[in-house]
Amino acid sequence: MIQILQSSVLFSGYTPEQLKQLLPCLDSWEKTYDKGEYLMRMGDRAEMIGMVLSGSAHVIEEDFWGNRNIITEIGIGEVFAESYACANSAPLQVDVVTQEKTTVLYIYIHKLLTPCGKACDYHISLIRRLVGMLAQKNLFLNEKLRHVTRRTTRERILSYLSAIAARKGSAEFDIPFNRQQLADYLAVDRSAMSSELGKLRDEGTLTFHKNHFSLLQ
Amino acid sequence: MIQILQSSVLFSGYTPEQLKQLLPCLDSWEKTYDKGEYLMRMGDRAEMIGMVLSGSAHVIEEDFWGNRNIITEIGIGEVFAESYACANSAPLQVDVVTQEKTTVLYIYIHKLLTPCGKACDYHISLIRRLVGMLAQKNLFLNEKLRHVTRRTTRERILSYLSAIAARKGSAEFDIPFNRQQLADYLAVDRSAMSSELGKLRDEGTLTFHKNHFSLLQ
DNA sequence: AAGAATCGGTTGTTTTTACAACAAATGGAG
DNA sequence: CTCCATTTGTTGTAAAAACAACCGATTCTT
Repeated sequence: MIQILQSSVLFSGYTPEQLKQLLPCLDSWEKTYDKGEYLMRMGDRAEMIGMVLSGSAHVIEEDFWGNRNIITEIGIGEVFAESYACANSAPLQVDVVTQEKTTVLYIYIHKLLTPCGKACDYHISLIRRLVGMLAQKNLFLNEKLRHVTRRTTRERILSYLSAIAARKGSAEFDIPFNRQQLADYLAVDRSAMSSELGKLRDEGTLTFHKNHFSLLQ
Repeated sequence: MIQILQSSVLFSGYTPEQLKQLLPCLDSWEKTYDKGEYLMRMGDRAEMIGMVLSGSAHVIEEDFWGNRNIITEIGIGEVFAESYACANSAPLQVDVVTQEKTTVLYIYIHKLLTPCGKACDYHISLIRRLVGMLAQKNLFLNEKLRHVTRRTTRERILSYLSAIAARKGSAEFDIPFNRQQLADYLAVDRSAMSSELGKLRDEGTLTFHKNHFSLLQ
């Protein structure tokens, strides 16, 4: 388990000794579930965050008419319900369901956010880590939202490429997606996006080869 | 200034005495700007968060070809750059520009996230407040993203109304938007949305009167 | 009450997208 | 190299959205 924690974003960088010191003061506990069990249900008020130690789970949304929609997959070392738990236990708008036999480590958010003042100096740095994760996710969502709220495929493409160029500080750069992944990220049709890219190339707005793009003018 | 702080999300609930105890250990400082001045620039690494005490500012994105886009307005008592500052001073992807003569209170995020252990017990609760704000924003962005990534106007409407119904725990509810605001939120054309609502009504999926909606079946 | 402004619904036209089907290019695996 | 699977580009068609213009209803102001 220590190894899994070390490979997770929340606990990476701590030594096994530090983790052994840290874990008891978080009031954490483990539980193992069978396939298809609910870890949390819509309407629940999460007072703890969960980390998958083995197996995997899906975060699922079900609408008024019963249509299901998988929002994310939670893999090993990944965390769920942290936004709900940190937002004063706001009621969950989603369900969390195991996809296979799965072990989960639960950590009381109240304990995590209360420095104990004892030997565990690492507590403060853990809080910073959590804050960093929330903020990072915030930036990620914010950026994606900026692209996706554009009205046309063309605008979404240009918004995305522009942002990458700004980040890299260069008009020439590689993107971390293939075409299908980019289309999914921008919430557009792949073929429509591909043909739009062709038009932009023909108009002299940009050039590209595979994942390498150059913005022109 | 104390009054403004008390009306802000970050500092509401503290008494003037508590605020006077709290502020010094945050290393905060004020600065006043003229209209059109840059508070922060793209690429900056924010080590502090800003709160507008008077006036207002715009968060602006400028793309590779120079097209400007206002992302948000920051009003009195509202905070900016908190996600960047909390994400280990990630470089800003936006500019922040005053819209008028504006006074800003800056708070070093490092100080805010380091409980001083002295008389100020309120420090811990302030960290919790910040965590709560980040988490809340996270949930908000997450939800909006879920609606906006639907491909059609119809799907976006149903996704949104379904979420509100789930939150209110009833198939009948009021929404906090007028038509134009809802269209903006869902990133669709108002008239197209209006006509789609008409079709949904005719098909018996829902009924509505002004801001009051009922989902059927 | 009259006039102005705002809001919401409707309709027709143009633009854009989704979808489907297919071809070309690419990249491994044997 | 050849075969096979995957990725990417292209095209035509049907569906959907954006846009613009307009009208009626409501609200606000004076």
